[in-house]
Amino acid sequence: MAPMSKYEFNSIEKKWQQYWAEHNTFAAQNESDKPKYYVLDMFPYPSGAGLHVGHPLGYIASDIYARYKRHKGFNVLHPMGYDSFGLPAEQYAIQTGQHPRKTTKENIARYRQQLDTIGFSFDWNREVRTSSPKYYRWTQWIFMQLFESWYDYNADKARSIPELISIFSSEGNTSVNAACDAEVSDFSSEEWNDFSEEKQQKILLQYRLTYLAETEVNWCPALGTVLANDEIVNGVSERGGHPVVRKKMKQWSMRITAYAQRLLDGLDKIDWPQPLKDSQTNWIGRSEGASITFDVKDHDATIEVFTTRPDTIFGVSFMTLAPEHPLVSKITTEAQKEKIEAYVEATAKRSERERMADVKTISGEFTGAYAEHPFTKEPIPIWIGDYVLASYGTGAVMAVPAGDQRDHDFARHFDIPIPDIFEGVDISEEAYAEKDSTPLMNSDFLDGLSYNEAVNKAIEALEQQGAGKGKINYRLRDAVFSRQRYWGEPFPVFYKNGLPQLIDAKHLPLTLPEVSAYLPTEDGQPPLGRADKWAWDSEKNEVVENNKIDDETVFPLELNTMPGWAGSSCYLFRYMDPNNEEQLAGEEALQYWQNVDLYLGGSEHATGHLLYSRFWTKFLHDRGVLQVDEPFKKLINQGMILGDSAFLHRINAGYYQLEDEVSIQDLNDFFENFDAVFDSTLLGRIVSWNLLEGKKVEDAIAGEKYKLTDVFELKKVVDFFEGTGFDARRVYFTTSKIHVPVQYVDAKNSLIMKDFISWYQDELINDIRFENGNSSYDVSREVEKMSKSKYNVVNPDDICEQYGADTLRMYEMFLGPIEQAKPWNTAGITGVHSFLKKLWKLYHGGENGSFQVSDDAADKESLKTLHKTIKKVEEDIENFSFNTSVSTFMIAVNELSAQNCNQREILEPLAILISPYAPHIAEELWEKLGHNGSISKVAFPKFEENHLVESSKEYPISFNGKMRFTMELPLDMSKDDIEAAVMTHEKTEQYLEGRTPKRVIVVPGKIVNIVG
RNA sequence: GCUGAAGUGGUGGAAUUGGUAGACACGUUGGACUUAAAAUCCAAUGGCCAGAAAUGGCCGUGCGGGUUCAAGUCCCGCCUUCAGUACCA
Repeated sequence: MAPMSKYEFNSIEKKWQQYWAEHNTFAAQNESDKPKYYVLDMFPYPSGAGLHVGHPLGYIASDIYARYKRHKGFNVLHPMGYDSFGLPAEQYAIQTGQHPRKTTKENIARYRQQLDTIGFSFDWNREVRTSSPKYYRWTQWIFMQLFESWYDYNADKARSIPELISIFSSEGNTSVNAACDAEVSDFSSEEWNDFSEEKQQKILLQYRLTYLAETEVNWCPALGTVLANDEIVNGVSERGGHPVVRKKMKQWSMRITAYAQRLLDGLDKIDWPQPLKDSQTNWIGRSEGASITFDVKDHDATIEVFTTRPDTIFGVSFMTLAPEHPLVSKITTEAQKEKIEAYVEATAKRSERERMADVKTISGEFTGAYAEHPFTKEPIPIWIGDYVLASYGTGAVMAVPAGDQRDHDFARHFDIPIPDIFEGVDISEEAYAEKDSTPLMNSDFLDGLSYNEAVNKAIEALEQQGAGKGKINYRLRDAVFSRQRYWGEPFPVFYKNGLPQLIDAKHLPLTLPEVSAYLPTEDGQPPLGRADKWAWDSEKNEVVENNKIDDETVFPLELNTMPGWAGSSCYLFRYMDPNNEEQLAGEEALQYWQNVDLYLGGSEHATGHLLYSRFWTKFLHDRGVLQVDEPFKKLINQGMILGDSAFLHRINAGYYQLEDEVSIQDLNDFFENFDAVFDSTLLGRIVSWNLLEGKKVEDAIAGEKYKLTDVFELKKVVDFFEGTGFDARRVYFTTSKIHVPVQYVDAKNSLIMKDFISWYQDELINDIRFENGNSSYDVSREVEKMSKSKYNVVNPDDICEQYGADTLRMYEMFLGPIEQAKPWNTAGITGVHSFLKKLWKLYHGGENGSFQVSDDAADKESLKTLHKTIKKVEEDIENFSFNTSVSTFMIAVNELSAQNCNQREILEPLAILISPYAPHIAEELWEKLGHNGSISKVAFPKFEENHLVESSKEYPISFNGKMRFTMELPLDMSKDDIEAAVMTHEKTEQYLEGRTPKRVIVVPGKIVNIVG
């Protein structure tokens, strides 16, 4: 008797994962006759929480595509690595004193094991880790290239600093059209050559593509570091949600603004989702207009403004400067001084968030000074107001109350005249916004002209007067590149006389020093200030102890480290040649792999990583390192997988009110009476989480102020659940919601929850003296982001254990379109799992389910099913419509089962078709079919049209557009014959009810519609 | 406010150029097998109405219009949800 053969997915999957590892099945070659294809996933940050089912979604999709491309005869590069520098590891280090290197290594090991379980076809020989010195020496090297470059607008590319020096020494800087600091002054070649070395270096720093400058930065006091614009969400830090303030600091910046136009233009050449392109376009924020210079009366000063409406120049009735504008203190008159200073101070105190929150309030002060209108020479009062942003344009605006709503509101509020400049428009209530056709009036030489003509004429006139010129302005800011943190790439920079110097590239990597603690020093230096061995000996070219600094040969090293996006900006190129000791990647490797053909990742990186990466790629292209000038040809955003959360809602609850803002002392007093404090925002989560982890509440909230709106006693809740089998640690509380893991809200636990609710009402509410004790409760579900702190995480390991990786892979694809956000619902997984069992059965039709395939010729029906499936699956993969190909497989297996198909002619190609999706079962079946070697190397089945050719079609017959019945008719039947056949059908008569049809529409092969 | 995406059964979602709306799956209901359960298999399943049944009718893709022989799909005007962005001169 043949042995019983069940679908033992666990042992099958282990067997093939081992086989792939041993045989190096997915190693990509840098030379091949085959065409190349590069499939890349955004590499993960290896967090301590491990992967949840949302993370692999994109990896599965890209893996299917990579495997498909291999079947299609491509040499596929499909690598994986880790973005392993970052904040969480460092914060964990601060708490526990463990070296971030250690926790990072552990987390990576856990990630690797989880990834292996899912059966990805990654080429692990090429793994990169951004925190490894082997890797970050190239991050440092790119930084050095940026330092050694400047941007030439005339050539529209980056060039080397030595070239710039030679221009300076032969022509000075007047002919140079470069991206540089605004305050660079003109000099001749003679002057340049006479400058001291120090002065020359200072000037060069104003031109370098990465430069050190005093800039206003987003400072996050809680994190003790600066943040980039894209690391701030709604005015608070993306990580941790801490407040952010503006602060002036000396920082490294990247001159990404030099590339603004090319970053914009490049979007046309790449195949990215339109929403993503749009957000980059908005982020870069190009606007066309003019820059106009106004003389300040009685001062040797000018105010430069940027405007998109130079045509409204005769409507200017005042000017507004940002309170931070450098001219404010110079031009303010004695009489206005007090008021202005008070206003400037008040503005400085307000955080960016507060300023944002209260856009409606109009405020400002008159400086007492006047500017001169470039044409009428009339005096224009100069105001300051916080609606003008120092960080955009020139930090000053010419105010045209007739044409701009904010200027209009400001003018009305402060009773400033509103010159009427649009013909036939009443601007007494609101500013007039329509710009295209309305002619101007009271505008001297612009009278009667409409927008387009007037703009050009105004710019022309301004240029003649030397008072302005046409200008394109960008919203994009230079990117701050310094972080006051430990766990990041050190800068290969030391300071000589306060000026930055690069260490020689051949001494890279400059490795991260050991420090005694991962916190800033007492005098506010970044953590690297704690390192004892952190000075550069420029003669020996090595790192030496700080106490050897002599300012002659031994110098202090930079204490900042690079931001998170440094390591991720060019990692795609390192995968091409990850072990190269001489270069970022060898020329042949770069030549062969070019750039990424398909990139998968989340849309949250739209304006961060994806912009910086494009910037660095264009830069390295300019400097001849790369041939390509875009990193990612095609990009797909995978949607987030959301978690299903269950809540207990308290209805009609009263509040136990504390003061709005409380200090740590208040809280400590409070804790004497209560074990825990919760509110509806951050605090509830931080506190409950830390408390459950056994940490003190004070530690969790040290240094912060929170609004408290609700209070109750956690310990009693925990006590209640003790002995019920219900894990109370998994219940999570906020003001109005009690968050319960989904698996507990079922019939078995509803009784416990019911008890809990009534107990909670009786005990706790009375205890805590809610103002209104008559509360009731309700259980509901909500879909929200999957996160450890929300108790709605589903772990892929559990799914693999219970159903297998193939089921997980197919189910994640089956959930819906890859780009769409969708909730995870484990309930539906059984459908996919039983599909795989049915597939297995198809090959095991022998006695007791033993393996059995026949070598007989397949019948027509089975061939039709097979080729229909080949066609559809191929189209689906090409269109990234993975969800529909899963149903196609289901249909195929259902049909083949019904046909009792067991022919090799069908079952072999079927196994190949399915192998990108369910590689383990496919390998096993392939082996059972008698093949040696991995199925992943086999050619994709060829679609043959002739198996699908039909001789007849079941025509839907419609009357006035409504489908009434169908008729089987030959496909080669002529239009007239079809009409005749339909008209003689007995049912036709019935539906016509004796009327004569007005018209009969026959679309051969599609439909018949009778209009009556 | 601006920009973008999306609204289809109880649920996730199909419908590639306008041509049989609801594929495939979950769930639910009924049945088979079983002492029972699990597993497996079979059947039904958008709503309403008529009929014992076969079957037939009406309504139906966020709302209101329009184009067309024919609209989930195209056009115009709204509503809602989600995401990004925000005093950008």
